[in-house]
Amino acid sequence: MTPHARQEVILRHLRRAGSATLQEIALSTGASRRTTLRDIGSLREQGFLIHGDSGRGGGLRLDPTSMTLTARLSVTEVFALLIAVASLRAAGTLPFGSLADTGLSKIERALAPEQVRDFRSLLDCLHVGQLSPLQDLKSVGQIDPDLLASFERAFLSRCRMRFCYTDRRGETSAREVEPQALLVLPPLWYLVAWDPSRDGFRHFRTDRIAAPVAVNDLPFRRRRVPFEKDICPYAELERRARPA
Amino acid sequence: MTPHARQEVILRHLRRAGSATLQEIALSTGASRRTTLRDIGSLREQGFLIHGDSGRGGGLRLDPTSMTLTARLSVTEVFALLIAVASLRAAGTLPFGSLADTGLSKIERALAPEQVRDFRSLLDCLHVGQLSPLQDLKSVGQIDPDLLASFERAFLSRCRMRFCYTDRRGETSAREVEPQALLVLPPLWYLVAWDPSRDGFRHFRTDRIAAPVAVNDLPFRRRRVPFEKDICPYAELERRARPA
DNA sequence: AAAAAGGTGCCACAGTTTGGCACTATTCAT
DNA sequence: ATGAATAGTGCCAAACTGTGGCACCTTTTT
Repeated sequence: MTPHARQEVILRHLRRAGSATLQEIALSTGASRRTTLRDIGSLREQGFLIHGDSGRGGGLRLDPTSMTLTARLSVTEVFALLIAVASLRAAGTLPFGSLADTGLSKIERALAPEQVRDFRSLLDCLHVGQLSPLQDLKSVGQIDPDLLASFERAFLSRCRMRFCYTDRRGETSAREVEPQALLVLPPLWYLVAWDPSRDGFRHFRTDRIAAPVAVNDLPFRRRRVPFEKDICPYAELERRARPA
Repeated sequence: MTPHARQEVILRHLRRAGSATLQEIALSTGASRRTTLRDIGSLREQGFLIHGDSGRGGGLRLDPTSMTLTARLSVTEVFALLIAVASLRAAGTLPFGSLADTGLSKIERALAPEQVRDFRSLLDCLHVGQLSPLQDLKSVGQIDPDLLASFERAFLSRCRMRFCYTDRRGETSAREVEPQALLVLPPLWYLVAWDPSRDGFRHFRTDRIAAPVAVNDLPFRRRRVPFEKDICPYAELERRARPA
């Protein structure tokens, strides 16, 4: 058994049992007393608060705040969770306040330094509005399952995104744009992108996007996205829905 | 540099560059060609899809679906994220469908077998309703930041929970109950618990709970929580708010 | 055919982990 | 007081593992 696996076993054992003696733990990992003690030391160095009680009836206890799970999530999944939390916070329907914040900052703390930059820029490109459920929007389609992943890849590596778009009038065209932001106005999501062929910003309703792919060729620069009402064609909708 | 750290560097490098030759990667980690190749092998064993192209102009590519971040989250944070995702799914305001599902199953896949049981039972005890924002509920307070952690500890280790509760009439009393479920009716959360001193189920509005702690002494058995309207005093509210 | 790339097997050396031992400090029961 | 049970430390030799170099194979492009 590798040291890392052994340490996971120790954490699980401590979490489950609440308190355990060194002997018990050593038995559960199959390692010697000495090695177990070294493992405990290593875990403490990693920031786990493990309290030791000497003497008869003593043992080791894992501080409740140190009980963690290690999750390996794809970037897209973290992104999706991020949107979930941000939406809830924006909607204000759940008393999430501090919870959501600790969640985000903890995720950030768990990432490698290089990943934090990506995380931040994804967070920055995400705009969540407060559109309540609208009665006059019956025809909300399914979002292409590849959309988030494509957007995130294109956005992070600053390469163009290509897809088929069906506009309001039902006309379909092939687009190749520079993705700049994601606008969430529940229940609709919009991709905000610079369209080079039209030399201007465009909003694309994500449920009208088909077959999105990130194109690796052409790197582009980020632009300041104007979120003024005259740029966002749906700001009016949002204003209408918001309780004055 | 430890093997694990080196492998992280390799993943970052591949994720960033899209494609890289063995030489480039070896240079970035400082290890030899042979060791790098061994690291790649190890990553593949861990489930990362790394594609290799022989020949001139070839190189190694990390499959986009394998781009992961490792996050170490406390159980409570995973629980909070879980509630966030479940709420969104229940509300149906976001076209989250498949996304939310993959998110949950991926979290589950990332957990150790023993942890999956806890994850499942937390998922099972979570009931999310569809209460829309109510105009007549102005006085929603803040939820005690320790509440989720205390509930989760008490629920998982089947021990009682103690707190101060201020009821509808403003009267405060000390309670000691067996937590059975968490009922989320946005924007309100309710703790559903068996109250031994009253020999029945009680619903506690979480924003009226103060100083929650898990009491380690008395283990109890889980009960089937009746979610019929005559048990839940707020079902009426929910019915009223739901669009008929 | 040659060059450039990934991939495998082998081996000796270097470095790390491991278990045992002796030891100290603390706590509790008798 | 004494002894037993517990956490914790220092040290060392043996066992194990990771590492880098080498020769060699396969595939692809020029």
